[in-house]
Amino acid sequence: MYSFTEENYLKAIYKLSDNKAGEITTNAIADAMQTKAASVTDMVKKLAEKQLLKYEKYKGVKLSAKGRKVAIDTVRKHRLWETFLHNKLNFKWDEVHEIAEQLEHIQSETLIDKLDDFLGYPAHDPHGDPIPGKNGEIKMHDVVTLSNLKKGDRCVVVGVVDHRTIFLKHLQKINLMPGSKIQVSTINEFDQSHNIKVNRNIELQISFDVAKNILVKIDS
Amino acid sequence: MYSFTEENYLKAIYKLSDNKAGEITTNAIADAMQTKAASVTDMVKKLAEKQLLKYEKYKGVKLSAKGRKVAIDTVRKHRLWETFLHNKLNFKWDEVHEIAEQLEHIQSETLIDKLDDFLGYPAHDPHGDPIPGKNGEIKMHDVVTLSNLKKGDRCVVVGVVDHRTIFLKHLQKINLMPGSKIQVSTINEFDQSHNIKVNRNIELQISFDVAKNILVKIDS
DNA sequence: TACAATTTTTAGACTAATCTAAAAATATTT
DNA sequence: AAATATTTTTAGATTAGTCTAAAAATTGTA
Repeated sequence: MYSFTEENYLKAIYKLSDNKAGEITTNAIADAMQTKAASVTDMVKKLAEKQLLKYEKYKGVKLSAKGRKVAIDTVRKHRLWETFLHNKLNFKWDEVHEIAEQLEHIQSETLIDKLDDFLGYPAHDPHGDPIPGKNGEIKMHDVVTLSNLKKGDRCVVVGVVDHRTIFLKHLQKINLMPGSKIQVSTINEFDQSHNIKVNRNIELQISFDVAKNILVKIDS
Repeated sequence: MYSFTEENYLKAIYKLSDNKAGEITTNAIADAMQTKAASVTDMVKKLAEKQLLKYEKYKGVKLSAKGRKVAIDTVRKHRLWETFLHNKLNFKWDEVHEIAEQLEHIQSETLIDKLDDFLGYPAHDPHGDPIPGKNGEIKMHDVVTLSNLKKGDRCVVVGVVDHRTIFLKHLQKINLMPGSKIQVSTINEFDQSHNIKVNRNIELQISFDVAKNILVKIDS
């Protein structure tokens, strides 16, 4: 239906729309896609012709309902495949992204439905990101970053803000990942570093930079 | 490493080499790839430059060891994915081919190794075709077509000669597939149709055309 | 062996996606 | 508001893969 490249552009634009409101600029897209502005202009014209987005010269773009659906479907496929790679094939959570970037473009609705069923209709991928449903609905769970908690608070890790491999590998190293239960022991005033207790037994000190990038659900 | 298209050409040439000895002609490749002879000439030149095959103008092509390895790896990936789709996602055996045609081009050696492990190192795909090993070795099991048996012989279905959907669907309909145990009851002299007993209880009559296209292992 | 038929290759053109370099529009600064 | 800087678009070229139509080579046949 849509090419590999078209799906990738739509996904990138969708992710940019999520952060900022309003129109998405050509340069922002070029940056996200690791390509040149001229290439973006060309592709954006093509996508506008196919009614996947609204484009006005020098004014940026905005996804149409149709374009957003394609983007969300691509995200759904990506996150289901990541879950498969992690839960069934035992890939570490920092290894799944690149392969899922390829798998997300496989064309078959039945395949994705059956994969979803095989995985037991998971709500979140290995990074804690929500997996959109078949109809495009996304259940955001209500989360805060670990850096928002106060001394004594209990929580469970559900995801990350920074998705870069270097950060994921770091969490892997200190054994902190989705599902880990945390209690904040102390917050050091000097550098805002946190002393935390993981899974009721391991004491750990993490920098403010790390705390800011961990998403948690407050244990109630 | 190699493009989608390059892998498909190498696989097609490999399959043609399997049947006939000697050089593979341009038209035969065009036919197998559903494309034009001119396109084949172009691609074959490119593959020859990359040392994936030997090409002499007007003389046809022959895979190099390197080219054959790429082709066999592609076949291995195809058949492992078919097995996954059939065994884990419950696709019927006539539905797996098209999706596997896409999945076979996903680039990741680790992925295939882990998939192989997840599936329990299967020796054959859902159609009974052997799955090449990591090093390219193919264990042919020693089979004959059902039409070669004599009255009273017992055997187990292990595969098919004709891989077209129309044939696979027919076998599905009469409930005859890999693993089915067969005993030949009668061979009708008039049209060579076979009366067989399946799994020790179901009596079935199949045409010579069907018997010729079923691969079996003799029960000893 | 020469003519015809078939196969294969070449030449030139097309599409999708990309790029560089230059031009045009918009935004910022003084 | 004019000058400068930045962003975006256009123009023209490139690459991978494909095509049609014509030319060249090979094969088959009389």
